[in-house]
Amino acid sequence: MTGETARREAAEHLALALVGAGMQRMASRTLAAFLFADKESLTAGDLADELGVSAGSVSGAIKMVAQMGLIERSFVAGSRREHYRMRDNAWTTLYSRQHSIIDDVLSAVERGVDAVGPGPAYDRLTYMRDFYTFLLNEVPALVERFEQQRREEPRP
Amino acid sequence: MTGETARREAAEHLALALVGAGMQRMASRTLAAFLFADKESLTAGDLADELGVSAGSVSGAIKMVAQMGLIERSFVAGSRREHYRMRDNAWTTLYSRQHSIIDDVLSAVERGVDAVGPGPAYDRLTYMRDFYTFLLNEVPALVERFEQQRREEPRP
DNA sequence: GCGAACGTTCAGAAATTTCTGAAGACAGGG
DNA sequence: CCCTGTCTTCAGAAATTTCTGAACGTTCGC
Repeated sequence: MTGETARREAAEHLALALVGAGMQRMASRTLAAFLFADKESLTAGDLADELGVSAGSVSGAIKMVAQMGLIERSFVAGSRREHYRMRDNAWTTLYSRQHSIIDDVLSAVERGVDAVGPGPAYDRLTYMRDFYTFLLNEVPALVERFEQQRREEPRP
Repeated sequence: MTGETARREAAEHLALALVGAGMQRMASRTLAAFLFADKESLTAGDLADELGVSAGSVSGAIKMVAQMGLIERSFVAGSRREHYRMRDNAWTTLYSRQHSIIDDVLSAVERGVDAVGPGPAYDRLTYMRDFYTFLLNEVPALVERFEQQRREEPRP
């Protein structure tokens, strides 16, 4: 039985997993609400009801997930309220955030390589630099590979 | 000129980048201290001096990074103190933590797929499941590829 | 055994993050 | 215009995380 309660619990559970992955609590709950919603779009009011939080919290959370490129405005005829919907590429977008994180770490490492003379630290730093350089190339390639694969075998 | 100050600043900067990547502050600073140290191993006392924090903080941080598999005990002849050193595979280990995070998210998604009936939510969830299943396979393969590449071309 | 050096634990202080709710901005209808 | 419904902002409350420091173990030299 796929009841409403089970659906909400599953949504909260997923939100927690996203928190574990580094997302902020409210943003995670919001994203999960979009994911589990049986409509194409939600309004801020829908979210406040669904999550049981204040309008202020919803406003902040929407701003965050919109900024991350995971949801977008959706114009619905005959409604004055702002509707939002999950973007199709939300998950690959979320994963691609890795890329900028890796980039930040790599910059810091390169600065470190410049700051130390030869010795054990230099060796460790260059090793680390090699690995993060590798990742910086491979992470976008990974996402590209998924998208291509999905294009080839549409829907089973 | 690769002075001591530049080295410490670079270490703190890298620690911040690691915090951005989701690591805890003290664990990040500790790992950076190991990375930048011009010795093979450090003691808790060395770390407390280097980082300017209490012994208690160091103890907790060492426990964390050791638990993550990034450093290990190193037995040094003629020293009563506990020495620790960075493991060679620290960076691939750190990156591989992704794997268990992805696994957690995927479990939550699968639970969601079971909890909802056919509809938009079901479609979104199965899409997400496909992507995270893909990642779960590919992330370890990526690390493996790096290690193999490194074995083939030892050191330029 | 006793003392000294080192490390760990943990209760609480301090800092930080997160959420709320009230005030206000904005758009459209009447 | 003013009113209503909707959304945003922001100061402060609440919750959470992080760090400290003092008390307690442990180990080794003597």
